[in-house]
Formats: sequence, structure tokens, C-alpha cells
Amino acid sequence: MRIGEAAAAAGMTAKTLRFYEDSGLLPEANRSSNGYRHYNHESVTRLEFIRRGRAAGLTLAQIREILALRDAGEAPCTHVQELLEVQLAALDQQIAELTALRSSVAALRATATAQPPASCDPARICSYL
Amino acid sequence: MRIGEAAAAAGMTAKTLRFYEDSGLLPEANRSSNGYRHYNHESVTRLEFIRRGRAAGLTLAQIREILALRDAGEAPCTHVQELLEVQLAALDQQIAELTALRSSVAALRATATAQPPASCDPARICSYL
DNA sequence: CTCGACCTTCCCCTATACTGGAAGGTCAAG
DNA sequence: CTTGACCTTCCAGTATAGGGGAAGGTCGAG
Repeated sequence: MRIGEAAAAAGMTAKTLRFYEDSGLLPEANRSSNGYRHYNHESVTRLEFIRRGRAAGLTLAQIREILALRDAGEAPCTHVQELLEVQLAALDQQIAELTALRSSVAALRATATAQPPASCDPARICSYL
Repeated sequence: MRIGEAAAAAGMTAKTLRFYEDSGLLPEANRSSNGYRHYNHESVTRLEFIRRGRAAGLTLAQIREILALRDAGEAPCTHVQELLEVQLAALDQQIAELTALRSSVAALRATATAQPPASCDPARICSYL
């Protein structure tokens, strides 16, 4: 299949496929005599792998690393597990920080709501914020 | 205090402070007669707020919006309160999305961990990801 | 034979959040 | 008086993940 079809099958654009090829996530595509890239089912599987990795929050660099291991004939499973552990820890950290920030903003709102309307003088900086 | 000292106090670089000023996250700094910016404790508090927001995954645009509420001298307080509500909702949304992503990654890890090593066939893309 | 939908390469642009470095001014210490 | 550590502005580059659009080649349908 040609690039547009493969891209659609993987839920991406042709532009993205060329970008992935340039970025080393895809091998250089086979070309027909007219120079068109063509892809097979395996290519689409690889693209879906990339898409799922992105959806899981992996960077293209991380995905490239996994694919490189696979292409070298080495089972990436241990490496994938390590990457997932790292990703989980990062997410936990991020969620904790965001939750703390939410508390801060909620406190601001609580203070703002508790202010008597009379203190809301447009000429003043709303100091409770 | 001068820019380097304020930056160090907030765990940033002087470059970043100038960038934040240009980006509208900091008001134009007061200058000494020699043109040096100078800052006070309040400035550092603001910088720390920004840093916490960044650590929590907020964009500078989001932080700028929250800070604009702090600075909203002319805004009617009801409007300020509305904006705080919007910010809170945005934070809740962001926390929900991160939490969903975390579940997704945790599920991937669980599947990966449960895979018998024998199924990690180099000829296959790790199908559990 | 032309039309439209594809495809190609090429280069530049987007947004985010800085970072580096050049060229020059300021200031306290030795 | 010079040195070095600051500070100033301005211009340019980095990394990420693509997107826009030009200029041109290819192909099946009408």
C-alpha cells in the first residue's frame, strides 16, 4: 500500500510517516519504480506500536530505542518494562505535584469567596489572591 | 537583590528571569540607577510559584493566567472568582487525564510483567505494548 | 488528453521553554 | 588601574513533534 493508505490505517498522516522515516523510527521504505514508498501490514503494525507508545506517554526517542533493540534481534521486553517503570514513576510524581498545585488554587478560591463584596474595590489590587 | 541572587533563591537562572519578564510572567523589574534589575522577597515568592506550577506540568501560559488573577487590580472580584473556577476545572481535567494515562501505563506494565520470557520473540514486536 | 488525486523533495514555520554567546557597561577588591 | 564577577541588550540556536505549502512527477477515470 502507498503512504497515504498506510498512514490512514495507522491513524496518522503521510507527513508523519515521512517524518518518522527521517527520524529513524521506520526503516527506509521500499519504493515502487515511480519512486512512491510502499508499505505492508508489518509496517502498519510498527506504526501502531509507535502510536500506542505515544499514547502511553513515551517520547519518540524512547520508542526509537525500543524499536532499535527489536531491529537488532534482541527481545526488548526487559527494556520495555524498565521504560514503563520509569514512565509510571514520572507520572506519579507529576500527578502529586499537580494535585498540590490544585490545593493551592482551591485555597485561593476559598479565600476569594470568603471576602465580603465590599472589599472588592476595583481600585485596589485584590490582595487575597 | 539583583537578578542572579533572585534567580538562585528561586532555583533558576538569570536568563530565565529575563525570559519570564519578556513573557509577561513577571512585571517589569525595578531598576537601580545603573540599569540593573532588582527584586525583593515577593518576587522570589512569585518565582517559586511559577516553579511549582512548572513542576506540576502547567504551561507558562496557564501560569501566566493564574498570575494574572493575582495581579487583577482592575478586574471585578466576581470575574476573578470565575477565572479561578475555570483554572480549578482545568487543573481537575489535567489531573484526570494524567491519572488515566497512569492507569494505562500501569496496565501495560502489568501485562508486560506477566509475559513469560519465552514469548519475547525477537521476530515479533512486543505485542503487549 | 485532461483532470484530480495522489505522490515526491525541499524548505520553512509553529509553539514551548528556554540556553548560548557576543558586545559592552558597572563595580568592589587588590 | 586592572581584574573578575556581575549586569545589560540582542540575536540566534536547541529539542520536540510535527504542519504548511511550493514545485513538480504519476496515474486512473472520463
